[in-house]
Amino acid sequence: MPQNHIMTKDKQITTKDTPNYGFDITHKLPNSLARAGVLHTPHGDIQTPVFIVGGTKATVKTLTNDQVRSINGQAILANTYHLMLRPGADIVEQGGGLAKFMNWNGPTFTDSGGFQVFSLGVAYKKGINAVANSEQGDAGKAKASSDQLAKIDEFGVNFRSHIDGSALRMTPESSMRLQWQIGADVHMAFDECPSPLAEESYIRESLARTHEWARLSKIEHDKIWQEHQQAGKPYQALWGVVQGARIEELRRESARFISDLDVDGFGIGGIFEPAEIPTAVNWAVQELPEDKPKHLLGMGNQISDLFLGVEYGIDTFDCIAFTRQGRNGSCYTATGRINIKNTQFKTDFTPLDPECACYTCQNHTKAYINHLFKADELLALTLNSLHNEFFVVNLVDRIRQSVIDGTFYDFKASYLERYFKKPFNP
RNA sequence: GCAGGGAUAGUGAAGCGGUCAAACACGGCUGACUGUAAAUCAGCUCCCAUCGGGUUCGGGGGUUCAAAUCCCUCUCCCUGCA
Repeated sequence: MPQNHIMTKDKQITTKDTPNYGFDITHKLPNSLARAGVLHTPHGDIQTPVFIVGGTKATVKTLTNDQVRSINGQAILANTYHLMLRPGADIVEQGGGLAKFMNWNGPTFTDSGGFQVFSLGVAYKKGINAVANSEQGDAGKAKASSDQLAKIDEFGVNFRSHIDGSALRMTPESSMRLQWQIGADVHMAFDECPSPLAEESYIRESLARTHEWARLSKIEHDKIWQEHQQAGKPYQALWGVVQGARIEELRRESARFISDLDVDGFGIGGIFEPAEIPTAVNWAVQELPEDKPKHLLGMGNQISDLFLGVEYGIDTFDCIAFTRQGRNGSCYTATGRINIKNTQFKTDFTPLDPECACYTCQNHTKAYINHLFKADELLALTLNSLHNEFFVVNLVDRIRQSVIDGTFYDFKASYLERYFKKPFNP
C-alpha cells in the first residue's frame, strides 16, 4: 500500500510564520469546493483530505502506534475533557506533550471539550443518535434532565466527572490553558454543540455563546502563545468552531464571525446527517477563507459523509464510529457493513472484505473473528479496529487521490452505489 | 435398609395454593453505535399466531372453584445413620 504520509522525526520544527499555519492547497477539483493539500505541523505534514484517527484518551483504542502507522494513520485527535480528568493535562505536559507522552511523535489535534457539553449534557444516557434522530419525546426536545453531567451557563460549563462525580468547570480560558498544556499541534476553540433538535430560539442563544467563547478562546490562546514564545516553545494552532445548526442565516453568520477572529483553521460542528453537508456545511464553507483548513467534526459514520465532505470543501475528518463499531462487532466492507458476531459467519472462512489490504483481512477469516468475539477474546477488538480504521483512512486516501486525478465524481458514484447497493442520493 | 433434603424453561437458580409462561443471571438470536460516559447499549429467547390461543415446573394419581406450590406413589440425585 502506498506510504503517503511523511514521517516526522527529521522534520524541522516550524513556528507560526504564516497566518494559516502552513496549509498549502496543491490541487483543486474544477467546479467544486474539493481540494487536496498539505497541512504543515511541528510534528510533520498531513496530506489532505485526511481521516484523523480518534485517540480520545491519548490512545487509539486497542491499537499500538505501529498499528496506527500501518494503516497509514497520519494524525490523532485527543480530547481535552478526558485528558483533564485522566491523567491530567499537567501529567501530559510533564510527559513532553501529547505526541511524546503517547510516543506517537506525529501530528496531533485536541478537541476542546465542547462536544462533552452535548454528550454529557442533553444527550447523556440517551445517546447521540437517539437525540439526533428522534422526532418527538424527551430525547427529541433535548431538554435538560436532572441527571445530566454537564450544565451550561453564560461563561462556561459545570461538569460532574463521569468517572467519580466530582465537580469540574470548563471555560473557554481553561480549555485553552489545558490544550496548551496537552500540547497538540491543533487546538479547537471551546464551543457548545447544540442538540440537532433544539428550538430555533435556543440555537440563536447558543450560537451567541459559542461566538463569545470563540472570541475569548482566541484572546486566551494568543496570550498563552506569547508566554510560550518567550520560553522558545513552538506554536500550537487554534481552529475556531462554526455552529448554527441547519439555519442558513446562522451558519453563514457564524462562519463570518469565526473567520474574523483570524484563527488558523476551522472546525464545523453540530452536523449529524449527510443531508446537512450540501446545506449547512456548504453555507459555512462558502463564507470561510479558501486558504485555511476546514475540519468536519465527528462525521464519517455514513461513508457518504466523507465523499460529501470533500466535495463541499472539507480537508480533515474525525469520527470515532470506526473503532467503536469495530469493538462492537460491526465491520465496514466495500459492499456495506456486516455484524461479524452473526451466526452466518460462524463457518465463513473468507476475509471480512476480500478486497481489503489490511492486516486483518490478509491474515484472518470471518469465522475466526466470529469465534474470538463469541469467546470474549481481546484480539477480536484489535483485529476489527484495525480493519475498520484502515477502511476509513484508506477510503479518504482514495478520495484524495481522486481529487488529484480529477476522477472524484466517478469514484464517488461507483463507490457509493456499490456500498449502498443502489444509486446514491443525499 | 432407616431418616432427612432435593428434582423448575438451553444452563444455573428464584418461586412454595390464585396477581405464574414462571423473577434473576448466564448462554443463544437480532439490532444500534457519528468532535468516545461505550470490549457498550437495546430488543427477543416454551409452541403457534396480529389481537390471542395452546402445552409446561422429574413420571403417574389425587385434593381444590383454582396446583410449580398441598397429599399419595414411582424414578433418579444428595446428606446422615446403619
